[in-house]
Amino acid sequence: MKNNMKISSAVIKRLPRYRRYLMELQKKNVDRISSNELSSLIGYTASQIRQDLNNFGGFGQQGYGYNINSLYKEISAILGLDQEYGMVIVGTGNLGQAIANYTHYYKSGFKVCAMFDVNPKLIGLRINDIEVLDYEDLDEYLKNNQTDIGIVCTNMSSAQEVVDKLCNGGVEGIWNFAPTDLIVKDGVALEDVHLSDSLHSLAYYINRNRQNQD
Amino acid sequence: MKNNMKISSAVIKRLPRYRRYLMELQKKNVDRISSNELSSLIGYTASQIRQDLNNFGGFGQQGYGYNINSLYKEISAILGLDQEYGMVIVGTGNLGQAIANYTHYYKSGFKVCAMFDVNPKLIGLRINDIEVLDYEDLDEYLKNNQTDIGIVCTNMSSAQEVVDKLCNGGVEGIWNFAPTDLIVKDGVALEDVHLSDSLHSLAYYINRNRQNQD
DNA sequence: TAGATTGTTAATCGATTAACAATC
DNA sequence: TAGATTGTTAATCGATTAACAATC
Repeated sequence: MKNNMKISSAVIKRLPRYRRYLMELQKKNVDRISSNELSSLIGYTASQIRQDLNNFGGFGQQGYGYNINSLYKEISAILGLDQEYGMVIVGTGNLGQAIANYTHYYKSGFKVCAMFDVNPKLIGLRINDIEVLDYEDLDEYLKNNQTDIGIVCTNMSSAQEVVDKLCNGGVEGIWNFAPTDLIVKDGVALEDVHLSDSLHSLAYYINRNRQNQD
Repeated sequence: MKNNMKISSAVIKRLPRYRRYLMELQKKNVDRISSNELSSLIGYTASQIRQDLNNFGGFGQQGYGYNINSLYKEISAILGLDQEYGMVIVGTGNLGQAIANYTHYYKSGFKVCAMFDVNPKLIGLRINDIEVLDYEDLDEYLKNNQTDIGIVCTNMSSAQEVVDKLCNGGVEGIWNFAPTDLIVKDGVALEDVHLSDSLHSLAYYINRNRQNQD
């Protein structure tokens, strides 16, 4: 990072998207791009692109633009994607299993090391060769296995208790799929995926469009 | 809506969250709340709460605050949750199945009417009594069955083609889980759930916290 | 009526866009 | 060198917060 000024979350939310477009460009063997060209692909203004990137360093070169390979690597490093993360999933219903499979196949740096549930029907099940363990044993597991990320796929009512256990067990980040707002220990990162909220905003825009047609 | 000024998407994204908190308050049989009390629960400033709500109408009463039941109903109506939505899911892998189950159990107004896949192993499968149909038959299905929302749970490379079919088939909204940015027909609402981007921002914050510890 | 709290206007803050000098 | 394009400062725009008159 260029300086130690706090980067706004609006900028951070755009970084993974930059990275996706750079990955596509890499696949197409493009080796350089100007902020203007990138702008017309990604839809942010050229000015915003330059501002965003300059929060982290001067990755471009006047008269040339940005080298795609090196910019891709820089953004990956900024996001911490040059590292590995050990994860546990708590709640092994359909969504928990889907997340397990998804990360297994698509997210190589993020490894699900254990899964937990309270349901005896699920305990003992194997998903991508990871056994579902008894939720009772979560504390013990975290004591013995350094874990970076806890993924919460439980229902609303258990989520906070699960998060407390995960935080006390030393995780550094929570990826929350439970439809509720959670309190995490100081220094633990929290990222919510509120599917319900997302569907509800979609409904809003559908309705607005309907009303505009009248 | 109070007037026909465009409501900013920042406001819209907060509405489902207001609704969640109001639902909780209803469960606790609280019947009124001031913007100040709500502020301390939900974490937005009282001023912001009043501003947000006044985009849609004067739902409160001076000296009293907001009636929880009626505000809940108002917000639900604004979001279009007093209506029913017919949906199809395209891509019936783990994630597609999880979304089908999730909406089936938790989202009563949103009904999955059909699911589609190209994989012969999945075609014919029943999920919550909905049969998985051949993707080949999607156009035909949409012609004969009015569908409000298309849910895209395919991989990146098929997603745009699927969206085109859905848009041409007359859906009004796309709920996209494929890790790519999509182009929708004019007047069709698009809501993305980019799991990958979400996990990547989580990684950023984990790393930032690590670096701050040094 | 007095107290409480909204609805709304004005002030502030932050994020985006524009402009241009620096420089490859 | 001339042309292109960045990095960065300044201007604008929009969103959040503060303040307070209106009113229940």
